[in-house]
Amino acid sequence: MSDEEKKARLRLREFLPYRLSVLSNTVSRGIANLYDREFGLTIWQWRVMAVTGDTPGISATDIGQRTAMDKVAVSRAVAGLIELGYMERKTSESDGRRSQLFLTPAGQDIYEMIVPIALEAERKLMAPLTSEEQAELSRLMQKLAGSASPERPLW
Amino acid sequence: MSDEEKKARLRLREFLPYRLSVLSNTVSRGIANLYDREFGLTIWQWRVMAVTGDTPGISATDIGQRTAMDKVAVSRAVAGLIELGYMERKTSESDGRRSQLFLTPAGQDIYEMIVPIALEAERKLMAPLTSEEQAELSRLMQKLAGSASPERPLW
DNA sequence: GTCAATTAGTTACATATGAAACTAATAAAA
DNA sequence: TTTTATTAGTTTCATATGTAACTAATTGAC
Repeated sequence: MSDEEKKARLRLREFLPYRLSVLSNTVSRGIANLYDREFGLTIWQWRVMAVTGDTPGISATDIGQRTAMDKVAVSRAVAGLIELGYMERKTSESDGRRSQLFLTPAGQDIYEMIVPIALEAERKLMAPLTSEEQAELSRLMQKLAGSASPERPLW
Repeated sequence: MSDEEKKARLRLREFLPYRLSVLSNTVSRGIANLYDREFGLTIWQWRVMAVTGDTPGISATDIGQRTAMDKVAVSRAVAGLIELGYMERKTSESDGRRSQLFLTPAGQDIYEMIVPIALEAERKLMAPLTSEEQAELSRLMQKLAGSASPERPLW
């Protein structure tokens, strides 16, 4: 076989990082539109609300870890949510640097409205997969996530 | 069961759109670092090179369709690549609006250097999956992509 | 042919994002 | 203690990105 024939080809449409990016962007864009249209929230604001609704009193740093957001993004999302009246901040008594974040009653209402809408969107997205396929996808993504973790970069 | 008990919960870490986004960002960031570090290219420049290397003479609009990039992003990536001396543009004889894009010899060299590196990165990413799992993942992503296509938005 | 409508691609502008510098508070070292 | 280093969070600045407006060429209607 000549060198010429051995040249590897890269078909973008079959290249996993590309496919992952396109799929993720399509899904994220759809969801972002939904949150923005219905509630005037960005994806990051919603993520912050989601974990705060789930874990009242959480700090900004911990939100960052739970949402894969950097601290600047968290800071901005929190500022926006306070501005909107959906969140309030107290300062930790034991540590004056640390914030303790809570949803306001208005924020709690929004939270409770979004959760079922978000779950329904996920359901529709997954609808073409059987429940076995859904479980398998989840498992495979888990494996990939381990393989691609930023702490142990592969390249 | 009371209404209180029926409240749905949303665990971000298990929410598919979120997991997809985190996984895709992790992978994309790793690959972007690789291209930038080794060749001084952005992901978008590399995508444009990839399809131009595969389809010499392609137009900017067609690149956009093949790479899921909007025309502004393609325009900027092409401008950067021309600046770097990796790409050249001719104007179509039959249609004066249309460009015909080609890799220069220098661009061709870079292209041939990147392709195996990119494929190797993909291989490492997928290494923890058996080949059956890889095929299954591909199939499931295909299904999801159909479900989430922007032409037929679900939400 | 002439004029309106469409298409390819670029430019301008406004917003989003991330890295680094910064402030304030706490912890650790001396 | 005081002083040095670390941590939580915000602000600043430079760059990236998307939308909309724009230019130039082509097509279609008449």
